[in-house]
Amino acid sequence: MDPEAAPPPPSSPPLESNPEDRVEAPAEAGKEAERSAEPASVEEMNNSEDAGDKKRSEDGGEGEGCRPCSCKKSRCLKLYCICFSTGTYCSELCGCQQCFNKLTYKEEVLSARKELQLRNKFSPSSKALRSSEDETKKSPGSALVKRGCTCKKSSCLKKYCDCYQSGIGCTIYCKCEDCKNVFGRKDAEDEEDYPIAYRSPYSKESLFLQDHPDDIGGHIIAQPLSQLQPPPWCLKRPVENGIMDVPTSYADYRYPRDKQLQPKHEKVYSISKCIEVMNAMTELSKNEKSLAPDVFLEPSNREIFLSLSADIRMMWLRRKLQNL
DNA sequence: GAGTTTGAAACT
DNA sequence: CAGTTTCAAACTC
Repeated sequence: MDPEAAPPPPSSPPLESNPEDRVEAPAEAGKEAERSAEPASVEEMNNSEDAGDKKRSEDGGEGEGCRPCSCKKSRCLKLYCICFSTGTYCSELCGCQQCFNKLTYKEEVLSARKELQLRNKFSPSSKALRSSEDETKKSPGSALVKRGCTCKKSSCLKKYCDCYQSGIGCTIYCKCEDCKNVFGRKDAEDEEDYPIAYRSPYSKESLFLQDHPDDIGGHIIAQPLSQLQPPPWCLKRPVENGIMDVPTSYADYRYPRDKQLQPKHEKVYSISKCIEVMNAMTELSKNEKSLAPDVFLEPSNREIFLSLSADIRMMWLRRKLQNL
């Protein structure tokens, strides 16, 4: 097929039917023109059919804040595509191929979205949440929790697990096996509407931005699912007036925006590693263990903690806990 | 950077 | 609805 030729209509996409027919990144030619014409947000895309014509806002548009996709086969019209699943168009930062999730193909995008809506799988700002759209509107956290994960091999200890990645414990809605989610595991006898959300060390920062009257000792909170907050690793950069633009959607923290900016330090001296080491410290009380993640929020603390010898580590951590 | 693993989405 | 395949991200080396 002529790479310059118009791509086949993606609304009836035989995605894999004929790989030879694949068009080579039709998006490339139109990228430049689209850069100034894509919508700013999910809301724009969903609230108005013409919203896609609006210019992307400076602080929230994909390409700047959104994590780019790198789809090769889905044409960015399936929920496999991060951008599409979050209700945004792909940007020039995306490394996708055969991309149809662009303003140029607005009709195709709308068609794909409608298809998914008919199947009740497309809810803007969500990642194909199986729960109802109302639920998602009510609370992305709620939707996430009620969807649950179905991890089998990752023990809910890796980012493959939505719950883990979102910094929350697994719930009764999860169908995971061998769950070792460090943020907690909700037992079946808990109240359905108030599963305990174990505050992730990652999520603490975002929670700092708000008041939490239900806070229990500052570490474990039982709160309505509607109040669950995404962790801060997906926080957008501070806007000009200094107010953080807190992500409001499940998708925002399912696909953290600033992950690529995390220094290598974050991996070497990760919070999860600290918690792993801490859990092996039998001398620590449960209360101390519940407080310790707060200490690990500080990167330098994590490095010190993991670098210290075992005996000194205990002394150091207890001193830090006292200073909290 | 390439290859593998993983879980979700899509398909049958 | 269950099983299988496809997909893209996460992870490992």
